[in-house]
Amino acid sequence: MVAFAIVTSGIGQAAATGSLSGVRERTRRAIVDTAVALWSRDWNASLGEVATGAQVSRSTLHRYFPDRQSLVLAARDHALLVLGEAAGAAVQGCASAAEELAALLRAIVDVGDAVIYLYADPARFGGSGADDQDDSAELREVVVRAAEEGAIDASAGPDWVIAALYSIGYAAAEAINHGTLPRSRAGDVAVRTFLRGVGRDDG
Amino acid sequence: MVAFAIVTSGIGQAAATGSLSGVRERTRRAIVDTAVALWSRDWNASLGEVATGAQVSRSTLHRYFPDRQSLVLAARDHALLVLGEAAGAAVQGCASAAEELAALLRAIVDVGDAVIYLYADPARFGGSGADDQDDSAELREVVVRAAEEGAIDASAGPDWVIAALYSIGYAAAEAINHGTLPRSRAGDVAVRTFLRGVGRDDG
DNA sequence: CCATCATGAGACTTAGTTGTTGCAAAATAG
DNA sequence: CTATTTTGCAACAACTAAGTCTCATGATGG
Repeated sequence: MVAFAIVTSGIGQAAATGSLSGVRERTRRAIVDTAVALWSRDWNASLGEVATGAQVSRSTLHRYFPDRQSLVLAARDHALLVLGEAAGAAVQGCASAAEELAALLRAIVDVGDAVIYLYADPARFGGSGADDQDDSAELREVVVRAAEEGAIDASAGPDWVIAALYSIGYAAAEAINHGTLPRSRAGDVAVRTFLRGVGRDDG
Repeated sequence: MVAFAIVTSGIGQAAATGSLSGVRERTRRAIVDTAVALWSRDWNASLGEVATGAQVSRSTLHRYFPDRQSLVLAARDHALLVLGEAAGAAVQGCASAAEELAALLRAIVDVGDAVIYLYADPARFGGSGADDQDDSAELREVVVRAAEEGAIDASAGPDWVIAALYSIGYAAAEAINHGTLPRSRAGDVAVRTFLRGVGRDDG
């Protein structure tokens, strides 16, 4: 589990989706959506299984994504976009950094599949994970601000707060998948556990 | 991430290791140890890589474990044993259920590789994960007891407390691996985050 | 020293995934 | 309806990993 990423995003993904339209756009989305949903639960699923899940032939899949890695990265971009949009919408109108963190955690829980796909194993995307570190800078800022506000205890370092945020959100998303936590309560439960867990002693 | 397992264990693993001795026992251990350590970081590592890591030829590996699955399960048993021993030793002399939970969390952090291997993806072990559910009954008992003692808030259900326990321990273990959290502090940080996170409001 | 055990090396088969190609059928737009 | 786009199907080669087998070498114990 690596650091979080892309809090408020404006990913320039138009080049990848803008040039397509109508049928092709829908087909592409179906494949990418299936890839995220399937690979978040079983990373070893083959391209054939992804194609089947997207109700598309393997040939068609290869027309859109020449090799496996291109689909892996497209799915990553899409997951980042979904997460970024959810996070961006969530932090709107937050009065404090602590509220922002809570809203971000709710967003993480809401788009669980994307989060699981993104962070179950960063090594999937080949690189050193440098992007993640860059993108998480914003999140670290929010954490530092929340600490300055006195809302949380960052004595263990902001990285631990971020790890806890991600970890608890991830656990809640999985609990939803496993049916041990109703989706309607997951957000509240996760936020409570997180805010108290990293809160200050006098909280 | 599925429920936790094997808190205090007496796994009957003698049949698997007892009949071997000397050289064979050492070779077997080297293979299993390497498998846990390697697969906890890269589940897609091939048997050849495991063999190389254990400084053994692939032929030898296949002599001990005819097929991949047998090694996967042997590694799982060993990881459970390691975790169970650490947990069993940790809970000795605990005065309360809350202390037991804290001790268990420290044990989880200590044997991080085993925990990561066991719980990164339960689907690795094929089955429905029924064993986990059986084994986690003891842990659930401790959680319920801690709730009765008033030490924690189990209003979200014991499963969530267990998920949080595991999740935070897992995050701490990974933070150690990533170097963002010194091993010497990881236990304290994890315990604090957990106990406050699931604690009662008046805690 | 000798018999046995454990290992390493290599060749081999099998199976599954990936990536490519050609062609026909279906859907779509005009 | 017709032309174009999009798709499905099937066959193919390339590659990797898994699993099996044989033979030679090295270590171990009596």
